[in-house]
Amino acid sequence: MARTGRVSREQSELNRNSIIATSSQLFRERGLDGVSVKDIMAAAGLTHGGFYGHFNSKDELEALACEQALKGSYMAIAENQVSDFPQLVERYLSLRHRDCPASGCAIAALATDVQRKGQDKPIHEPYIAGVKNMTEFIKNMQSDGSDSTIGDKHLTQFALMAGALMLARATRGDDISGRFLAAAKTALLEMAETKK
Amino acid sequence: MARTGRVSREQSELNRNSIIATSSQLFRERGLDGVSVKDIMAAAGLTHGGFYGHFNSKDELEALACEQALKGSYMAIAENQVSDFPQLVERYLSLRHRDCPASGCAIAALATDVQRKGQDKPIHEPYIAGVKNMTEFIKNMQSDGSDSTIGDKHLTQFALMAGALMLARATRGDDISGRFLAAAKTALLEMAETKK
DNA sequence: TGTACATCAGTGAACGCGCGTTCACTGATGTAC
DNA sequence: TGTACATCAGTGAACGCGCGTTCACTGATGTAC
Repeated sequence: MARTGRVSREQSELNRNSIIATSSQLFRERGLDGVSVKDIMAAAGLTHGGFYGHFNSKDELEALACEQALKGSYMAIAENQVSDFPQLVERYLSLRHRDCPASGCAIAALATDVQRKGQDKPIHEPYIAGVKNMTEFIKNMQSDGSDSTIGDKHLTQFALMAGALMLARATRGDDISGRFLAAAKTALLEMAETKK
Repeated sequence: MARTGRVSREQSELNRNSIIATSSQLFRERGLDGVSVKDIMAAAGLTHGGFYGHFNSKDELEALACEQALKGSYMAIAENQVSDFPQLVERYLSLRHRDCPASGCAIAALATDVQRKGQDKPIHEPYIAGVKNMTEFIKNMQSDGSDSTIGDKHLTQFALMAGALMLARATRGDDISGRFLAAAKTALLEMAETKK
């Protein structure tokens, strides 16, 4: 305990990445203001004083953590195993996703936090980019390659997915929570079959 | 300034109601944790010390304020001028509603806050009751009186309304914000025409 | 390759500040006669 | 109706606490020769 002294550049970069990765989970679970710098650093195995050697402010980390959480989501969708829209819907509206916001969609988890932050705060930019990227993914999964613009259908689908997830989370403990997920799932799969 | 001395029972009840009413707006605008007891009391024209003469804790006020915000929403829908579903959709997904959460739907405004509070916190009960009530309203506005249970259709409609509103709020400042509102509006009106 | 020293990643105390909550106090309201 | 006094709504200082951020310090890492 109480280890002191410089740390290798390599280790320092690992620490930085670890701070971003763990904070991105904590932020999604407890909200931007629900996690302190001390919490974040402790989760990464460090003490709070070193924080400002890595970042200019908590605001800056929030933006980086949001960006990484979203990047992680794309990659999970693009690479792993989610290959078609029904599967995305199934996962997005699963009980697991409802119960584990820490590893889930940052757009749904942070929507209200981002809304309440000033529009000048750095998190806004990566958040909006993430929303567009997510909608793009939803489009691509259903597209036959011909139409290349994001349409009302895709925006509606994403709004329904996010809305059902957020309401299910807020009403957890009551029957209606699971019903939101199930109802939206059915509606989305029907919607996907309809052309345009 | 610095007025002291007892206040009439009548005035005291007016003060209590004023605290609940103004806090219900502040909570929707800035979040449960974004408003302090001092802020709330100042908005009601009082000083913070008197708070605990009216309420046992901030948690208790949060529940009362949530309850009143929801009750206000029902009444606005039921009495005022919102008589059919298309009109509800038009208002719910308006730019005005997006830009003024303080006077808007408490379910959308507080969803994430309620989710993150412990499930034992008093706000959960009125919140869930409000969600059911809102879904019931959505059902009644489209019902011909024959079916009396809340169905997947109504849960889906509400999830889409709330989701589009929350995403539009989080992305304000970008074109996509208004597009969420417009896309969901169109989809909801189409959905309403479809039977069952 | 070895030595001397500068660098700087991380530590932990400290900063001013605002939080939810408590409490002794004030003095107009409410009540008893 | 008028007087004497108890009640208690609201005030503002104070409580312990945690926040984001700063900074003097430590000592292993990185570098120059």
